[in-house]
Order: sequence, then structure tokens, then C-alpha cells
Amino acid sequence: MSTNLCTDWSTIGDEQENCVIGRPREFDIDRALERAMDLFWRQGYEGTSLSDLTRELGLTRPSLYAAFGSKEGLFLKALDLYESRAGYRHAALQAPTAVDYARALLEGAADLHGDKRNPPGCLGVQGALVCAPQSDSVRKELTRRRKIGESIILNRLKRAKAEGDLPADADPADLARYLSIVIYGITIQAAGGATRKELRNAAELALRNWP
Amino acid sequence: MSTNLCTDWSTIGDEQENCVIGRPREFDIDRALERAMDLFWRQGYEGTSLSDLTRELGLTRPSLYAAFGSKEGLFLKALDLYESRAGYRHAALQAPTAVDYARALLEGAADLHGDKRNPPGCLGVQGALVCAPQSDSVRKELTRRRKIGESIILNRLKRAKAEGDLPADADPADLARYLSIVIYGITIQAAGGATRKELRNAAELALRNWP
DNA sequence: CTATTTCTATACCGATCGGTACTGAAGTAT
DNA sequence: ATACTTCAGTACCGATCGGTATAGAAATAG
Repeated sequence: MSTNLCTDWSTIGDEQENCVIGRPREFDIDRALERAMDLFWRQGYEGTSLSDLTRELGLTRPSLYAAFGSKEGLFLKALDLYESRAGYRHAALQAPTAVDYARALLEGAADLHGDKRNPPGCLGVQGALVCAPQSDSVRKELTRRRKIGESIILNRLKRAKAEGDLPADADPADLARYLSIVIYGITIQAAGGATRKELRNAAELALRNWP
Repeated sequence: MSTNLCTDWSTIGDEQENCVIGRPREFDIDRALERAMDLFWRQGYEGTSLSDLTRELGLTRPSLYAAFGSKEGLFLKALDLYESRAGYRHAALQAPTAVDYARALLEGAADLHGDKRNPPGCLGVQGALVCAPQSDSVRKELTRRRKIGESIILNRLKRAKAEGDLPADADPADLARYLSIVIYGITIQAAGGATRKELRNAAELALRNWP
């Protein structure tokens, strides 16, 4: 166990993380988490070593472990931050119709992953698409989160069908899977260096015959 | 350098690999390569250790290095084997029309990656989508091969347009990128456990947008 | 001030990484 | 039989892996 009795690893980012007693932390934990997210995003979970992290975050191993618990804990925190940043999926739910929703999803994916200020590709995909057996818990967690994202799409399309916003012969499950596939494909193309415009064009093609 | 003066690592699988002089190899090099492909497919390049390989292939490290040169050399050989097995991309070129070609591509991807006898997903994608800096040559090589695959699709669609097999307002580059994206998306969905039938349905939806 | 707590830093842990030197056995060509 | 070559196996290489014990400095509460 860590000797840090004060930090609650489940509440990083909340106000409760700061202890009243003892020497205060010298580094900015949120900025450190941001850099960790960037590293994991570029190199994946297994491809990012503790030495990479301490060098890039500018802190020592004991500080890192006191703040985040473990490499896996840090990765999961970085993943939470990533998902909060990739807000297009949540924002798309505001779209009034199914086709607007689908368009917001695909264009949002193209814009996020085609933005050259970000690392190419998607952390939720390439963080640990496959890995060594000893890291399988991370891979499973990413798979689980991707499935959650897919089910959110599915639920939105189910609602659309119930509202008459989709034809009677349209299958929400198939459509949700199709949208997920195009999003995933966009992330892989982006990892290969595709531009925002190219991804946007593909998104537009993918929506051409929306039912 | 290796002490093996006889094996030419660029001709594994050819007849010339066998030396006339000296003790013959005891293991089946093609079978070993097949198992290596399976391991890399499941765990990726970085996620597969030499210990994994020697244990699963049933040979010692010196034997492995004499036969394949290095871990990276073995991976590239396994990748060649993989691409020769994933023959749907080549077979699809036999289709007479653009839409038949697109259908053959997407259904071929769905069938290959939805086949539960294979590891889930695509070696060319998940072998090293991202990685540590010291493995970046492998990642670059996979990116390069993916781009080759995309350009083959593009060339086929350019020909289709020249033959009047595509509408005048259709852009072969956008269509090729769209097809590639759907194929990639299928591989990610497959890595998450999707079934052949689910992938087939998505492929069918994707083709509904074909001009 | 003292007592307490948590900080950072050094230095280290056993395990594993990819890769190889060396040895003796086993096979082939003459 | 002899010379030669390549085999498989052991044991090891330095480097790095994720993670931690320890110690002293620094900040707080009283």
C-alpha cells in the first residue's frame, strides 16, 4: 500500500482530494493527467512505460504512485478524461432527429480524430486493442466501454424508431452497429494520418442513404 | 550475425531454404510461422514476448533466431503469411463491376474477421496500431501496408469510373476511403466480439450507400 | 517551538525484456 | 571414417519492466 493516506484515487479532480494536513503537492495533478492521456493516446497502454510517464509528466515514481495508485489506475483516469473531452458523442444526443444524430456522430468523430492538435486515432480503440495476457484487464475495460458507447447509439435509434423517426423496416441494432463501424473506421484512418476533410467526406458518404 | 550461414530469411517458404549440408532442421518452419502469426494476431507485436513465442512454437530461442533472424523479422514473415491468407482482397478484384467489387470486399472482411476459428480482428490493424517508440518501425510498416491496400481499392474504382461503371459525379478517392473505413470498422467490431452475421448486416447497410 | 503528516528523491527490488555465446550432439558429403 | 556444418539446449547478457523501501526536506496544526 501507499503511505499516502490522504489522496482518494476515486475522487481525483474533486475538491476532496486536497488534504488539510501535511506538505501540499508541488505539481499540478490535472496537468499531469492531461500529459499522461496524451502519452497513452500516442503509444497505447503497453507501449507507454513508467519511465516515459515520469519523464514526460516531470515527476518521480513515488509521486506518481502516491497520486494515481498504479499504471493501470493512471490509465483509467486518463481514459475518463479522454471520454470527457471527446464530448461529441454526448452532444450528438441533442440532435432532434435520427439522421441529425447520425450526422453529428460521424462528423464529430471526423473532427476530433482529424484534428492535428490531437494525437491521431482514438484512445478508446488503440489504448489496448490487443495486448499481452497480463494486461488483459485493460483491454477488457476498453472493450466494455466501447460496448457502452454502442448501446447508447442503439438506445437513441430505438427511441427514433418508436417516435416514427425511422422507417418500419429499419433495424436499430443494425443501424447502430453500422454507425459504430464507421466511427471505428474513421479512427483507424485517422491513426494512419487521414485529414479532417477526408474523414468528413467519408462521413458524408456513409450518411448518403440513411433510411 | 547468426551462425546460420544457410538460411536465407527472404526466401522462407521457397525451396531454396533447405541446405544440402549439415544437420537438417527438426521442426516444421511453416507450422511454426503459422503459430507465430496466430500469437501476433491475438496479442499484437509488443504484447507477444519471445517467451510466448518459444513456448507456443515449441522451439528454443537460438532455433527461432536461426530460422527467422529477429522478433521483428518473424513478425514480418507472419504478416506476409497473414496477407496471403486474407485473400478476399485479391479475390474481390475478379468482380466484374464496382458494386460487385465493393460487395466482395465488405463481405469478405465480414466473413474473415467474423470467423470464430480465427483470432478476432485484423493483424494488419491491431498488430501495432500504436506502440512504444522503439517499435515504431513495425507500426510504420503496418501503416504502409494498409495504405497499399487502400491504393489498390482506389485503382480499381478509378478503372470503374473510366469504364463508366460509376456515375460522373462519384469521386473514386472518397469511395475508396469509405470502403477502407468500413473494412477497418468491421475489424474493430470483430475484435470486440461481433459475429459474422452482425458484420454481414453492417456490410449490407454500408453498400446501400453505393452510388 | 514541537509533533505530525506528506512531500520529493535516491536507490533499489525481483521479474522480464529481446538477444546471444557456447557446447556437444546429429546429421551430410566425401 | 573423417571432416564439416548446422542443429538444439543451457545458461547467460545488459537493459528495461512495473513497483517500492527508505530517508530527509518541507509544510501544516497545535
